[in-house]
Amino acid sequence: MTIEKRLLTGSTTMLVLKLLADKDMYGYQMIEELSKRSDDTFNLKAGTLYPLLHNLEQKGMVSSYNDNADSARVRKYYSITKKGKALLAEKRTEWKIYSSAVNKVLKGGATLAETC
Amino acid sequence: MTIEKRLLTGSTTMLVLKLLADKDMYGYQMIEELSKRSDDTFNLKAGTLYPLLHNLEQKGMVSSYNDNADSARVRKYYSITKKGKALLAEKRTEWKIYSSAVNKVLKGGATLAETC
DNA sequence: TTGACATATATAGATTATCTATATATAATT
DNA sequence: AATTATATATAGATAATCTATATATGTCAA
Repeated sequence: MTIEKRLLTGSTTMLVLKLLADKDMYGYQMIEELSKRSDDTFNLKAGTLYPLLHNLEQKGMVSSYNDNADSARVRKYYSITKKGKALLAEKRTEWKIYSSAVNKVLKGGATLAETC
Repeated sequence: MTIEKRLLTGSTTMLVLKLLADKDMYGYQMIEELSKRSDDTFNLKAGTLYPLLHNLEQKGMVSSYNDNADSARVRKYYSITKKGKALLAEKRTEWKIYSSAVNKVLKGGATLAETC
């Protein structure tokens, strides 16, 4: 089953920040890591990620540096900042509130027996 | 805390269909009911709902009828169709997959102790 | 009874997060 | 040498939401 793309809107920033909270990564790596960690549910596109990273860097949520220690090729690594960590914490709270509200609506109503 | 609006994208259809799966409702009522059931987390705007309802009706997911039994005023009630119920079931599955994938990403990573 | 406010539906246009498509370049593989 | 995978980047399209606006009716208080 293919997950409707629009369902992801708004949570991509949170997921990307979370990846960087675990360790520094380069863009391409984030795409693969996100796919792997979500059992292939999320397939973030390069055209989504790179502009997002540029935007986060511009806002001071992440910083970047070039490095070729892990490869013959120079890659652009991103690192989460203190400000970025604070944003991540905020987004996590939002997600918790949002998802529990959705579950509450889905669970509620007249025909409770049917829906559970 | 205000939930980032974008986070809702893609789940509004599911939530509206779920409301109608419980009982027939008119538009304004759905806005209030959704707000109530979600502890005021969701504040669906009329400008979002009415075009969405028209679209769902045009696709045969809901049907509508005018009625003034509950009020001095004639209201436009919506009813979910068989096709709409099938769509709702699909959206619920999508939501389950999506939300558990998000939670998996949020939980995973190197610094597990910190994030839990 | 008049004015204000809540109820109720509707549409146009703006916003924005995502996508697709395209471009460029390097490393690895065949 | 050619092809494929890796890696980053940007422009333009798409679509779900919002805001703003319009219109009309019912209710309640002054």
